[in-house]
Amino acid sequence: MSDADRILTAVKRIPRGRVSTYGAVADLAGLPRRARLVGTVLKHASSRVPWFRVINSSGRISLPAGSDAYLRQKKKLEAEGVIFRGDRVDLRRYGWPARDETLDEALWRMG
DNA sequence: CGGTCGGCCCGCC
DNA sequence: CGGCGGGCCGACC
Repeated sequence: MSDADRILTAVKRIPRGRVSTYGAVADLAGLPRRARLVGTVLKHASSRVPWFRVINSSGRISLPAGSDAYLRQKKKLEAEGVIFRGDRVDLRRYGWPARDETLDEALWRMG
C-alpha cells in the first residue's frame, strides 16, 4: 500500500460535518511529520474522497483566500454544517479526532 | 489575535 | 546528485 493510499484511506474516515488537519491525517495514516505530503496528495485527489474536510492547524483553508478552489471548499464544509467564524473554523468544536483524545483512543473507537 | 522562524520531508526538476 | 518550494506545524514574541 502506497503512502498516498494510506492518506486517502485516513481522509475517508473523517466523519461528515467534522474537519481534520494535514498533520492529524498524516498521523492517522501512520505517517508522522508528513503533513506536507498530505497536502500534495489531496491536491490530486479524486472526488470520491472528502478532501474538503482537511484544513490547516490554525483552522483555516489552505488555499489562496477568495480563489475558486477556496470558495468551493468553504461551501462544501458549510453545506454539512461546519460554521466559519470569519475565515476559520473552531477546531475544538469541529476538529477530528478531538484534541484531547489520544491517537490510540481515536483508532480504537473506529475499529 | 497576528507575524516570524526553524524544522521537517517530500516531489520535481 | 543538489536545489527549491510546497494546500504544514509548533514555539515564540
